Amino acid sequence: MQYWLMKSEPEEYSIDDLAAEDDLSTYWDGIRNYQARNFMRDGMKIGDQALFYHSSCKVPGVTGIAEIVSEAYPDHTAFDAGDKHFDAKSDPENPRWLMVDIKLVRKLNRIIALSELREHASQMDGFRLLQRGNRLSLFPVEKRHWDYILNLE
DNA sequence: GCCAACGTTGGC
DNA sequence: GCCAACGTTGGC
Repeated sequence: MQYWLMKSEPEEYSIDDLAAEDDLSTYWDGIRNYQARNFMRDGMKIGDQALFYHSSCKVPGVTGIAEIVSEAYPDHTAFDAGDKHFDAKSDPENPRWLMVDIKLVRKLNRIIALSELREHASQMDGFRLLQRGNRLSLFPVEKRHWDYILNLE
């Protein structure tokens, strides 16, 4: 089993939005970065778990745990000219962008803020979120980092 | 709103 | 293939 971190802007889609879904699950659309897509395509497996991270907000940080509940499949929002994530270069016959389905495992009891994680930098070496210029919205997390972060809760 | 970092695009 | 211009991300 592999661990991941997935970023979302809470104003777009928050952990509470996920918690409010009937079946606690949604499709993770809008990935438009090749490296992130390749992680979904080549690395994600059903049953993997992900830290749900809030970005571009007042208190950026880890807010919950989600489970990957599908393999990667074509992101249909790329074909919809009315969609924010429309990409004219993604051909339905040969889709450029993919998505997966995720399901809420649980909300954390509290937000583990980015600022708090930085205070533990010595234990977090190699954790991509804290690395300079990190912009990837989706990346693998080592088990030792996963365990350490959740032990902060 | 600012700006550093980084990915993508497109002319040559 | 190089690289300047441009767009996006995301913390602060």
